[in-house]
Amino acid sequence: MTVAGAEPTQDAAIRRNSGVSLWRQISDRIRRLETDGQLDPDGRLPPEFRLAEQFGVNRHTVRSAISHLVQEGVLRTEQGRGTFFRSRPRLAYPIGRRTRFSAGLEGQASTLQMVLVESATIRADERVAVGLNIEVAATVIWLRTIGLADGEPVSTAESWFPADRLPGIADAFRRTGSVTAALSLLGIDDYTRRATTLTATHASDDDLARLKLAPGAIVLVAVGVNVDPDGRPIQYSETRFSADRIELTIESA
Amino acid sequence: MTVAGAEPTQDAAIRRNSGVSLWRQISDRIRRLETDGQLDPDGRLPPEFRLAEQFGVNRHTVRSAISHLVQEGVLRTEQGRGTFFRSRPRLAYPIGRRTRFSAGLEGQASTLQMVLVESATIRADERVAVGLNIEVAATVIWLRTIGLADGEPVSTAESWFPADRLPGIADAFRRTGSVTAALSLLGIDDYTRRATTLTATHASDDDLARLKLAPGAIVLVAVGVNVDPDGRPIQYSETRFSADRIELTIESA
DNA sequence: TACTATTTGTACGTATGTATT
DNA sequence: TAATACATACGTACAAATAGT
Repeated sequence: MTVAGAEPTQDAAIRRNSGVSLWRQISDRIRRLETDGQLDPDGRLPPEFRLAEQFGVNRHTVRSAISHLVQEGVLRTEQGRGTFFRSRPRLAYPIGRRTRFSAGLEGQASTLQMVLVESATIRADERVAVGLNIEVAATVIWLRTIGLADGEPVSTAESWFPADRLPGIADAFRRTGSVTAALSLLGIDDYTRRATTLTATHASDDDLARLKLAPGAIVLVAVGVNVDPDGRPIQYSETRFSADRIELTIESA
Repeated sequence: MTVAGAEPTQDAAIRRNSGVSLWRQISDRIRRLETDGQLDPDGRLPPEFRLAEQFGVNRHTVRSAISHLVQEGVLRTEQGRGTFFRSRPRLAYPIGRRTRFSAGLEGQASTLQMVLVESATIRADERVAVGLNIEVAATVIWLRTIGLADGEPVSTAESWFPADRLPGIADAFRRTGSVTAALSLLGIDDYTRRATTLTATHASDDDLARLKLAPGAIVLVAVGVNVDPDGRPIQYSETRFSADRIELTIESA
């Protein structure tokens, strides 16, 4: 007679022709490894060939399972190194009338930083012109910035400013490292966010590079307009947040 | 001598060992099919085996390319039918102090509908208790609803209501098909949204089924609390929007 | 620097299952 | 029922990145 329950809970074997695909069963099993604590302290998964042995399937079947978990954001793979669990709590980024990077994330990370990657003087295309309420092809200053929390990139933004009103915005930003401070330097002491549109898509190649994401990652895209106290648009921006690292909060008080 | 340019722009052949993986080159090429108009009017892609022939690669390589485009939301595959381009404009769903499904999407779809899928009387877990400002394990009414625009599911929501105050909410909803109307029936003529938290993740299996999405799709998750005019919480909810079909707009006026 | 072992990534081939028409 | 087309799974081989010798 077999004594049931004599050993620690044993997972059922992977079953073929059960109506559930093998990669799916394996994927679920891997997911549980984390919570069950059967894992290296560094969150490293055994190599693919070993998992394949353990589960009694081909390496490709394991790869399929892993690939789905990567897309879900549960795992992260590094060629030549291994596959790792990822678990980081998200930072809460408030979006509202007064949306500001550093002030918004204050207290949630020990260092906050906004760096200017690139800037140029260009002509407004239609959506920028509409956003800033200027004419198409009017001159605008374009900035690309990256927001860092604890040195890790959490957002990347493109901003467009009307050149006639804020010709020195790029320099001012470079000196201060903040939109708020830069605008203040140029005589605009306050501004508010008029409207924000939010979408979510898979990260583009640019996103992957700038935000150091893995293929399949998700970005939250916030498009909005900031206006001065008189209601005149001074900044049109598109910010792309890593959905793994950021959640957006909307205070509608 | 060969006459260059005598025929319509010919794409360069797929190159091996070029530093760009084959599936990647093919993926880019497929993406361009749509804009180049070399496509059936129904947006249908040629079957995998034919693409494999055309590009001179194995069918699996084509599958890899297609699978990446599906994750990006460019394509949609249907087993047994084929692979299709997807292009639908997104509906704009306003989130703010007065967030209401039908009123928010009014005018963007010809029919708007909210259906109750399931309901139960249960006990509050911690996050629900915190949201509703009641005790853990207090009785709450739970509803699962699906929001349809033009008959297509665009959102799925779970809601929790305090049972002591709103015991008849499920019935009221069933009769009216709207949270606003149901609350009104129970004597609450107005309510506002206190706070909303927004995240984005890959669709779960439930999401796929309820929102009729393809694996790899993205959902926008909005968690929030509605309060009555006295500021007392009456509804805690988690709404999951198909990111392909909905964009969220935040009016911070 | 060069070499090697380890590990993930790409690509091919083949067979069979399952859903749609 | 049959044909078509996507889904899953196995096997094999080699490329590319990393880490250590």
